[in-house]
Amino acid sequence: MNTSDQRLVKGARARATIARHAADVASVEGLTGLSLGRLAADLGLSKSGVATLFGTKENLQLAAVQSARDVFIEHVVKPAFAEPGGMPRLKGFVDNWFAYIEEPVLAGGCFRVATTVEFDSRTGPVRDAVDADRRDWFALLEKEIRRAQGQGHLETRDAHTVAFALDAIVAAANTGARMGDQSAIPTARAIVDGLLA
Amino acid sequence: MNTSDQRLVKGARARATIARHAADVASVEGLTGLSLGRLAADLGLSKSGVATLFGTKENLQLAAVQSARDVFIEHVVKPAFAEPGGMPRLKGFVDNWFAYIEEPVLAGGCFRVATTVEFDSRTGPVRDAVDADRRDWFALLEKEIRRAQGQGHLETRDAHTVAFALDAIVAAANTGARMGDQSAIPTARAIVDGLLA
DNA sequence: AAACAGGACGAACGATCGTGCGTATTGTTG
DNA sequence: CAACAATACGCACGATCGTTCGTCCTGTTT
Repeated sequence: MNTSDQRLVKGARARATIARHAADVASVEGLTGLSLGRLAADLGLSKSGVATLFGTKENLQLAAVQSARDVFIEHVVKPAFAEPGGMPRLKGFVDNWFAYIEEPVLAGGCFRVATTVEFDSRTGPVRDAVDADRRDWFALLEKEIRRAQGQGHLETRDAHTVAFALDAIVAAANTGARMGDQSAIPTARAIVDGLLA
Repeated sequence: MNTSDQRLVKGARARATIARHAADVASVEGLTGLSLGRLAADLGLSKSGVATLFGTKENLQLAAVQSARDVFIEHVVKPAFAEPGGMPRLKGFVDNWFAYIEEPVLAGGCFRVATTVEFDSRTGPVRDAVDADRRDWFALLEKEIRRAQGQGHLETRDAHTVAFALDAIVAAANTGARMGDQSAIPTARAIVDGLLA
């Protein structure tokens, strides 16, 4: 590895560190609540240094969305690919998702729930990025649901409907739990178990 | 009615007008996105005039929560009380709620969905007010679910679980529809019909 | 060795924010 | 009539925001 790579990596790693922290902050304060100064202070950097790396606040928001997406894939999606496709992997998604909500990796819980609701009435690139992430997640869910149907499960139900219901219940579990409802996650687990039975 | 009442009414009506517009704005931009200057400009008032009526931004946020709550009661809860208690009234809630989401009264759709997610990781009086509104709504739902159970419906299910599922599905319908998913509301309707059958 | 590019910084900008002060207005109450 | 409380306003404040500019440092390329 030559020193050129090290320098490039240094910049890229600074970006990744900031974006990751931005995802953390945004999961609590929202993507709109992000500020360059706050992030710089948290990480011991200068405001203009952060601004140099991302150019605009919008770029920082987009980087936060991407970083949170990576975290979700790492903790929820990837481990489930150890399971065979279809119902086992689908249950892996759900189990990992519940774990991701119960022991939050990001300070504010599920980033997608927070930012989707925050941007569902807006326009622009950030909303589009949030929307794309949401679509990808639904597509992933529906794909495994259809595989499960090919294996003889859930045959009476429409795949999109099952995905919609799963997403709705887990999202509500995230919000309910964060609002202090101790029964939210067990209740949601029971409902999801019934859905997948 | 004497002139004293008129004056008092005038102040109260100004508050109500501002709070109602604040609920409208907050349904899109969030309660944190509210600003005294923005509201004043929208309504042709001075920023300090608005500040005088509410004192602090936090009071304005609390007034917005209360106003949005009133709107929800007016459009969703009250009309359903024309139906007899139990299953008919429960279905009234759901039908009115779907209508409230499909043809939004507030610009950003369901205020409770937006603000609950926005404040679910925070502390303070605004979060407490949002939480109280959420609890009240769940209590209202569960009360009619239990009545319906007394009438022979939904007997195999826990009342809290049914309320949780109903809230989750309709909330997801609100978010999905606002994200451009045309199938969100029909899909949610089908799921809810299945839940209440 | 010289020219270059990217990272990081301090400083400053215009804008907007919430808030407080002083004041004029208005209708009520002593 | 005088004292009063509630609006409503203009104005200014300190703070924070995103963004831009100039500069220094460092490692790469010619």
